[in-house]
Amino acid sequence: MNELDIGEVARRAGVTASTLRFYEEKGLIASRGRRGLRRLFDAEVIERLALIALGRTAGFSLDEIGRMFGADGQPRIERGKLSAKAEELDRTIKRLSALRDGLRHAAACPAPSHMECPTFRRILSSAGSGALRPLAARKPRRLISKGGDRTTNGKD
Amino acid sequence: MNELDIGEVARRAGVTASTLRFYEEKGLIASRGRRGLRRLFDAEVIERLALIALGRTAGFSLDEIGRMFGADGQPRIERGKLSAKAEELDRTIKRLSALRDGLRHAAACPAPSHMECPTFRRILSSAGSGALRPLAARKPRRLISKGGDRTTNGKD
DNA sequence: CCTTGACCTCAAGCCAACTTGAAGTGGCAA
DNA sequence: TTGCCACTTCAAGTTGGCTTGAGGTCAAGG
Repeated sequence: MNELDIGEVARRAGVTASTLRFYEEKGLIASRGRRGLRRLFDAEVIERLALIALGRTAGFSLDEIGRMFGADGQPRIERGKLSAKAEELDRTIKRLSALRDGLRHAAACPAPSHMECPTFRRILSSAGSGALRPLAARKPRRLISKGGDRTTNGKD
Repeated sequence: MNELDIGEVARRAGVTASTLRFYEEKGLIASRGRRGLRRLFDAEVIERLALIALGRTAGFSLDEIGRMFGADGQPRIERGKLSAKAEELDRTIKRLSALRDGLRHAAACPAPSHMECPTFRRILSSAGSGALRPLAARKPRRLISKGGDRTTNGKD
């Protein structure tokens, strides 16, 4: 059977049902139809959701991702955009690497207080000047609510 | 003169005055006192702001950062926390690197549509499984409002 | 027949980290 | 002395990406 109900999709894609409804509302995914009230998705949606996850991971907003699919559903991702993102990502990676090294140093640093450690101060100034935007400290998605849509990933 | 008014601090630290008031309210920074209504900061606050920026960059929330300063103002950053963050950062970097390579490949890939490219599909599945949280796509701070607190960085 | 439970809708809520707006104050140069 | 305008306060708004809640529908199993 190629028709998945929302719970099944949720389970397979690792998102909640409400997220799926939200994505549908935003036009990021579509259901093949309904059986009664219930949405039926076909299995391709899983792939699409992976694509969406990929886009999110790369730092695209949902709106941007939405614009990347043609009306037909084909992912019409412009290659230029991809490489632009790749380069942006590369810059981010470089900064993060420097930061990681700095943190490691500071963690191992023998100076009594971090402020007395020259390396730490150096990171400090580069962090100040660098326009690196914070990594999202998104709240770690709740895995379980009490009733109803328990179609969450997690213990299932 | 060691006493900076809020505008000066804002300019030097590259944040808006409202951000500084907000940070003060949250207890992340403190002003040395007031001249009339106006806050006076001493120059050390710049360093502190750099520290805050560093923390943000590393993915700490403002609350977490707040907890890192002792009541005295000394940055009591636990080294364990630093290295934990460093390792977290390292994992993020690894994922981002894979993603970057994937994007580069997809950009250069000769397959007619991305979905037909095996490499792309591979990235897709790893992005799906990986719990990499999206990089913040924070809105690119507005540099200028019309009046009042124009103490923003930017054209200055 | 009745309950259960997975689904449905729609509106509202949440979170962090700020920003914006309205209305007021006061330091300082001319 | 005057007037400018950078400052002040406080409350409310914004953004993105969902989540939560109330109240409802429906198919299947006991």
